[in-house]
Amino acid sequence: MESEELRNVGLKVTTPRLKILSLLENASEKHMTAETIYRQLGESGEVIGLATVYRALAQFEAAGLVTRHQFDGGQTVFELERGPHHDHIVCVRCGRVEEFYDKVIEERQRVIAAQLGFTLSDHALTLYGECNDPACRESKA
Amino acid sequence: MESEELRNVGLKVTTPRLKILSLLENASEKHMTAETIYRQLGESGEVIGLATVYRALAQFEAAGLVTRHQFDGGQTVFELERGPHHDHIVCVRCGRVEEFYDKVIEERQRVIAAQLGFTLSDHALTLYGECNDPACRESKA
DNA sequence: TTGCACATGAGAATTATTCTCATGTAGGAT
DNA sequence: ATCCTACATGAGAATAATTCTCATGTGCAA
Repeated sequence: MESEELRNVGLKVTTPRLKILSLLENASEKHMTAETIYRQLGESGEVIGLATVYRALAQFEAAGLVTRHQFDGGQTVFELERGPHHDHIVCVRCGRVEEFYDKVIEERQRVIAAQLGFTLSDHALTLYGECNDPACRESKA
Repeated sequence: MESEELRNVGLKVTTPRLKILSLLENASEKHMTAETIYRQLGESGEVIGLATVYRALAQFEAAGLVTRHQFDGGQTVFELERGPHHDHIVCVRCGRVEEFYDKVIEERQRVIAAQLGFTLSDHALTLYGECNDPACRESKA
């Protein structure tokens, strides 16, 4: 139940928060902007202030329930933090996002940080390229 | 000479462009925001419109003379593209930026992209952590 | 059931960046 | 050297994304 998730991280259980969480869990797109969340909620009859959406997302992020990404050029997207850590590859033509996890890269990062005298706390890795989806190929021509 | 760099990439040689390039080459900070560049030019008597700074930076980026970075939370910074490719590690406490290059990571990225059916065109990797600079340590306490 | 700390909505405010448009200028052609 | 034209510039307006303000509403512990 979503109420549990909220309680577990010390947030009051409110309607807006529940709706936002549940939208993130059920949406077809895994990566959504605050605007999109706001609009989709509105369309399904759940009118929630845009400021509230931003506030809730910020709190969810602080609580570790969601992560925030800034892909090149695009606007900030939020993603439900489910399952293990992963990084992203984004198609520069159609915007499709795939996820991946690479143990080698993760380990190298730790080594590099240590070598430079840093205690690693986080990282952001995004690859950009053109995907081989036929539909995407055409969209260029 | 900076005029050469501009001509080589097909940009007219103008005073604002020369001043911005030369500031980037001589500044103590390697990573600068558009605002900072604008302000520093102003302070040294070279008053250049902020819009012009943004325009020039965008052109320099398109021409491959500078790269643009979006470190977490901070605003966009620009860096003169000199020497070989590198990634960054940023101190989350004092904001210090160090550069690094890791062949293993670079190679893994290419492999991963290929596996996922992407033709890699670019990537953004930034590590975040706490640095061990004594001055930084104190700033927390 | 009540009180109060915290949450919400609406719109104003802020911040970063881009656009508009009237005017200026680099640099190729003459 | 001079002229012409396409491109560049400055100033401020416009836009976009996000955060803030503040009056009002509500979860939930006592």
